Amino acid sequence: MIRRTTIQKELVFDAVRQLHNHPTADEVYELLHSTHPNISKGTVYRNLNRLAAEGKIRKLEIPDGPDRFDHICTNHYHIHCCKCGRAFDVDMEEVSGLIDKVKDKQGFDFLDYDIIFKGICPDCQKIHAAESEQ
Amino acid sequence: MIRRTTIQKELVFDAVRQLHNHPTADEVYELLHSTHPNISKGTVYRNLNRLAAEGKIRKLEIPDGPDRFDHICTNHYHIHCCKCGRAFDVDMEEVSGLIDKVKDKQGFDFLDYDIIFKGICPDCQKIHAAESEQ
DNA sequence: ATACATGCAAAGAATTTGCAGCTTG
DNA sequence: CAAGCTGCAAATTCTTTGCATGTAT
Repeated sequence: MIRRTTIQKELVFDAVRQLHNHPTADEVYELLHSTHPNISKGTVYRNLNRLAAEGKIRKLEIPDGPDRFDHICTNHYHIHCCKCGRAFDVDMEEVSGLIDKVKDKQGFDFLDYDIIFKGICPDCQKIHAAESEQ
Repeated sequence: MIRRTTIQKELVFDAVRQLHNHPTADEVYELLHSTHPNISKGTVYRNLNRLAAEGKIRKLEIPDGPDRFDHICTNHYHIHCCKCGRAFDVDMEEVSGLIDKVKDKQGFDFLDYDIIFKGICPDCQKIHAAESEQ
């Protein structure tokens, strides 16, 4: 199975890099659709998954919401806003050696781990404050 | 809004405790449906979410798969099998003070975090080994 | 040429929701 | 009896997939 270079795939890759705020597949589609009305959502999904499989972008599987895609491939953590669902980068050193701290691995093959922070982003704090004032 | 005690809610709670392996909503429904054929899936979902909101059970939001529910409410981590999608408890001490390690909180209100390990469970290792032998 | 990719629309999986009728407090 | 809850089915949301056609190598 040989991967081909297509215009659509390059467009999807460029869009993820351009929309540096962890866009969803739909946000990528909307951006591309404005300049390339013929692109289909299926193609956007397929290329996002292919690019992630190739390691060119990173798929962030956000609980309770659509997947998001990240142009930065170095390991870093994310915080997920419980209100609006957006994902943001967390400025923190990588926590290493966590797998070694596991006591009983029960025959499991530990491959990786991810730390997902949850919180409320500044924008949603403002919205909440405004609503409380009423 | 006053919460009422209903037969269905108690059944859902009991089922999550009985199925101690982090069942999905569907697994809870299947168990209950066998003894209570009239219970509806909507009710199972509603009660799982209510119980989680009340802190009586815990909702595990598994990337790329249905949510799972945990009867244990003390903080502990999980490992998610990439092959079968099941979730298992990880025997590890709680990592404390992680939120304090974040350098620039950018006005974010950090509430919580979860560490999700990924790996392959013993069952799936066996299946894979058996398939390779062919 | 021939595999792989696309666009489209339909299917799929997981979850939520509208509503009439039933229950709990 | 009034606020909440249930069962049912339809709707929603996000994502994948089947297929005929198009395109890169």
